[in-house]
Amino acid sequence: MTVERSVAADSRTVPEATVARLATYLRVLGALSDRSITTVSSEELAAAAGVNSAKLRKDLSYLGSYGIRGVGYDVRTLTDEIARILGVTVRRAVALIGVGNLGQALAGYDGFASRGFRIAALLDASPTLIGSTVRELVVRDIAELEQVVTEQEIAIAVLAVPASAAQDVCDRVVAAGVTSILNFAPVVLAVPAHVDLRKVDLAAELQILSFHENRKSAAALIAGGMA
Amino acid sequence: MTVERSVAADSRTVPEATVARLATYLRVLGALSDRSITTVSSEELAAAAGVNSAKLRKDLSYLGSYGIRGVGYDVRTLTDEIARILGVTVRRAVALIGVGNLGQALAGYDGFASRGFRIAALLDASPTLIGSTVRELVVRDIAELEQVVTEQEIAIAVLAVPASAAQDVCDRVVAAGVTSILNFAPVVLAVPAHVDLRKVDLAAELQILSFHENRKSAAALIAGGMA
DNA sequence: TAGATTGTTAATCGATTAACAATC
DNA sequence: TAGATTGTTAATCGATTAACAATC
Repeated sequence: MTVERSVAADSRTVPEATVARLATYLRVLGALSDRSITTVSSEELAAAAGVNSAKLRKDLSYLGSYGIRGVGYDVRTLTDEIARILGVTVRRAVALIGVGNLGQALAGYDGFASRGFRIAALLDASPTLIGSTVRELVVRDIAELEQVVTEQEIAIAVLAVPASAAQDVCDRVVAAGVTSILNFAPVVLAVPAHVDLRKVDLAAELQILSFHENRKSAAALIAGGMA
Repeated sequence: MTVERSVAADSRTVPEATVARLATYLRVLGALSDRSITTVSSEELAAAAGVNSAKLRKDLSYLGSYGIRGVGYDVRTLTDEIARILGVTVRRAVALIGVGNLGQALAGYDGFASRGFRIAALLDASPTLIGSTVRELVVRDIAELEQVVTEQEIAIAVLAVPASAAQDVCDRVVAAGVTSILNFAPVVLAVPAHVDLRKVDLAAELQILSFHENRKSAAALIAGGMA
């Protein structure tokens, strides 16, 4: 019963929108710690994270009561708590699949290591790449996927493969036992319900900005026409 | 009055959540077109885009009435309409600032070109990089930013600079007249209200997946404990 | 105690979804 | 006309926010 209650309070009840912001709070708390700041109010932390302080307090309330009324939050305590709930107290092993243009950049991205992850394996299907060394890791054959996942205890895979190969690679990754996938290929992937899938669609990000550019120029036209 | 009404119907009233999905619909429609499919129902298009068909129809209804009852949507018509509303009928010039690890990968990303964007300039502060050629573009000095923005009519900037430099670079980009920014640096940037800012936080994406991994292992523990 | 700040309540807002009348 | 599918309504759900009692 104790276990059940703690799990419910810890993670089952944290809204998705809150989870997404916890990562930002953790990063900002790290920056405060670097500046030797040990205590922070919700107002200050919210400002640094670019959110409303009511939202910040609501978000933190899902984790429990870690603040001190009249004082604020202890940076260290809150950092530990958020890291624990995000599961980044253990360094997680990540497999990066697709070692092309984008894949090589991701392999060398320092932010993964500093924020709780270890790129434990690089895989590709290209004979040209297999066996070569990228960022001190030997690129392995995608055919060895299942073995690599088991050996390295991989729970998260990052897909940086061409769109045409993505669903096939995704199926193989799922079959190998991976339950979380971050997809950079611009395709809608189908995964079983027990697998978590997130995507980063770079061109879509620009298209969303483009929409707002359009809106801004239309507004300017009207303002100009009316002047 | 005509202009005012058309703008209101076109873009002012499209919800943010819808805008973000329009980019996906556009991509899926392109794939259908490649397969010579000329008509598609909301049910089919929704399935291909990974959303509920009611949501798809609601999203499209913000653009106007482009479907035919009893038949579906004409792929070409819908493609043109979404492209128009996203402002990608004109190819937009993008400046990429920061030509390091990630920046070089983004400079070579084909998906930008194929989905309405042209990387028109690469800029960096490093003397080692300035003057060198990356992807057939000469890397220019960030000091020349304002000139480049004017010459190339840049409306969108992509920031792939180190976290420590991001706010400074952002301020300069805004001062040069850029009104849309896509930020890859893991920092919260402050921009004036007239500037649109989106961010891609790669490590945060993994941390969100990590949270769910945690939840899954906790659930497995309970199931195991109760078995 | 007085001042400050949290954690929570409740109202509001925006997004999702099922259901179905309109209509091709 | 009969069948199919859109566009819209209305109910529901989840997220945001202001306000403030609780409490350090």
